[in-house]
Amino acid sequence: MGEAYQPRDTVDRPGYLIKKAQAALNAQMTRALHEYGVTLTQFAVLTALAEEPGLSNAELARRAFITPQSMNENLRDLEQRGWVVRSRHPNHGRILQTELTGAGHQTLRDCDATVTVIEQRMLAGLDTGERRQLASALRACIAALNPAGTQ
Amino acid sequence: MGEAYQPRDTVDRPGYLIKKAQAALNAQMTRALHEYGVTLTQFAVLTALAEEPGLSNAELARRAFITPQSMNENLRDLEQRGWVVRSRHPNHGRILQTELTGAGHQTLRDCDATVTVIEQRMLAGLDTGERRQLASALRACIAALNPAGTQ
DNA sequence: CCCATGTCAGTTCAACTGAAATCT
DNA sequence: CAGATTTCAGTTAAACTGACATGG
Repeated sequence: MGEAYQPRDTVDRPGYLIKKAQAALNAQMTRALHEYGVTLTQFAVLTALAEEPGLSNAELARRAFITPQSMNENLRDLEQRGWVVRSRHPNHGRILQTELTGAGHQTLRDCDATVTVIEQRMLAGLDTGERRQLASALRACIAALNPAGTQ
Repeated sequence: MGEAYQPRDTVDRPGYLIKKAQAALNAQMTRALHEYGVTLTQFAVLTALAEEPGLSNAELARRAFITPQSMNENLRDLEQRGWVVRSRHPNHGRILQTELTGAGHQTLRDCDATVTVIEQRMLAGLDTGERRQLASALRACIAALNPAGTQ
């Protein structure tokens, strides 16, 4: 019973390929962003704030799938560097709205350029149609893994 | 200077899609493997040992891209649970060869079945050709990101 | 009263670096 | 002595849970 079980070859598993691609991408982005003293999570926060200024700490935490406490640390760090400012919500005395400063926009621009270079290098071997198919397949995987409604 | 920079929409970035797919997959696998008290790294180790019995700690560490110290902790844990045994290499007094026990094979079989179910759910929306294309595209991404020779 | 938000504090997990002993 | 392997020890990074004050 249970002797010499042979699972599928690791290198053929889709989970392994996704993990390895993400690990390589993550490592390169982390290293590149380190130049600017920005973590991947903080880069995501800066990007979210550029797309939608005025988000609260709680809302940013939900979008990044981390706790408000963890996000709070990230925001405090970003605030100390002068990249974001937090101000009271006009109609809600507890909520702190977060916005990018001019320096924050500039840092985001620098980080975004760096990240885009890495993404382009990753996709260098794929033509336009293949890139679209990859994105489409990944979206299907994400949807299938996440319980309906969780997005 | 540096005002109101608008990066590409987050949801359209390939890096974001890969990260999100991996995060969802990782979360589900971690939760499922937790039932057996196995981490993802340890599952990878069990799989590697089934494919190639007798690997050393140092070799396993290289394959998992972690330090020998970290891998050592994982192996000690697996050893205490009775899933692997370590024995001196016949021609090299320092190297400890690691092999799965019967219980280790059984645990791997259980974990593998669980992981396979999750992978199949993830791929449910893709036909055979699309799955092949996804794997092929991911392999291209991995190769493009890793400096030649690093695999 | 209940719920959401923000935040201080301590904890956990899984990696890491440093250092040393053993072996080829 | 150089290089590889194993392993003890302390450290780090970035999340976590607990607890609490405040606002709607």
